[in-house]
Amino acid sequence: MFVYYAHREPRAEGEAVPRPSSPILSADRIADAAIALVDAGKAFGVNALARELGVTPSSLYNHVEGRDAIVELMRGRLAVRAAISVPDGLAWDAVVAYVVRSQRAMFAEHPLVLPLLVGKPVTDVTVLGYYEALAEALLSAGFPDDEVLVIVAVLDAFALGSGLDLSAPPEVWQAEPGSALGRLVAGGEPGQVRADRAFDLGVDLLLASLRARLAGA
Amino acid sequence: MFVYYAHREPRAEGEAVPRPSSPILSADRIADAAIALVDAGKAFGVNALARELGVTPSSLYNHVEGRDAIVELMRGRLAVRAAISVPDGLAWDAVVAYVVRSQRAMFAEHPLVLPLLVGKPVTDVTVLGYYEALAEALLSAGFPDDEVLVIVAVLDAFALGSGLDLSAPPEVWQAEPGSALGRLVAGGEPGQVRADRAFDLGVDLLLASLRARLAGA
DNA sequence: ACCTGAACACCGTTCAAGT
DNA sequence: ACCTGAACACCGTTCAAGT
Repeated sequence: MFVYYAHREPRAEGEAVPRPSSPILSADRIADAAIALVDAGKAFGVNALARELGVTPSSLYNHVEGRDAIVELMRGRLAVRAAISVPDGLAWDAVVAYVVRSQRAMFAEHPLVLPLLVGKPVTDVTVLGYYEALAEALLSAGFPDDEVLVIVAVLDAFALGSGLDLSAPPEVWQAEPGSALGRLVAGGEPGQVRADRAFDLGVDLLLASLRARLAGA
Repeated sequence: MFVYYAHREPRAEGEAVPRPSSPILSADRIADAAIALVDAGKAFGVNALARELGVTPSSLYNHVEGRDAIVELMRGRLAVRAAISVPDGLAWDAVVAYVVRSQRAMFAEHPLVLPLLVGKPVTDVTVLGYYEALAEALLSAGFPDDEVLVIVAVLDAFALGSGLDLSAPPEVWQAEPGSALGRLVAGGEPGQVRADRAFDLGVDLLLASLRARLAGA
């Protein structure tokens, strides 16, 4: 739906030079600044972003189709920066673990960005590549066609939910002292550590069952 | 942090009656209208909400402490309306399945509300009750103290991620025709059906592994 | 081509005034 | 006690003007 400018080509010798002599902005620079803004805990907004870039809000519209387009650019930049490439020769379950862990690591580095992305369609080609890698691994494992996509959805839901764990405040559950939950929260590890352990455990649990399912069929 | 007015007590006989003779608004009525607004696919906002209620935006501030407080009220109303009460005498894994399924059903009825809630602390007592029920079931099953909270976090992450699946557009993955993913998406069930199947499968996979883990220890 | 500055409709919030 | 209406600072977006 949204189309934004591609990167500028390096200017040819003697080509007419507009002002400013070299452009201040680009789609990538805007996306990177937006990520930095949100990472810093500030509220995302076109005006705040322009301020951060030392530029007028309307300038951004030369490079980007508005607020929503910037958010989609952020998703793309995160994916490109994470640059997940699955090593060759891994067994299917190792591939699944690798991709899911990489995705979660990407979220973990920018936890505050994640809430901006939820509920929007995924069109970014890099992100789709991750799902493709998962699908191919599961197909090679021998899962039937009509199950593969369902399993990908399970893994995706878990990775997303685990990532959102990190964008919540350190103690998500403000439990009452008298409750079992309250006792466990008080006696247990801090929320961040627990979130990490929960992610690892969840991956283990899911993979164990998937292996069993494959063996049983 | 935010404090909002409690429900009005029924007025005593002969008590002075202010205008309007019976109040138009209440915290619950505001929250319900907000949920209805978002369910209808319209963007959430104080002004839009006031318009829907046939009232001036500033009126809302007599009952509610602003935009964020309204969102937290929405979470509470969803939980109260869902009114999850776990039947007595269920085995621990049945309790877990029941609670997680109920949570997801709650999300499924109001998928567009969910993105508003993510990344904010959970203080609502009804919602905390669900986590409490999970924790108690896992403790009774014999899971060690330091694992229970981690398992609750796993289940929560999965339920949340699965709920968000539903707030995304029908086809989340805009995959290319040539890819394995594209072939599966084209040949498979629609996104909504797949999301349901994925949730069921995920619960099964997680519970199967948890049972095995308990037996193995 | 790229940025500025003025303008617009709209947002969330405050507060004095009305009943 | 509860709602209105005016006011404020701010938001996202458009567009003519400058270089």
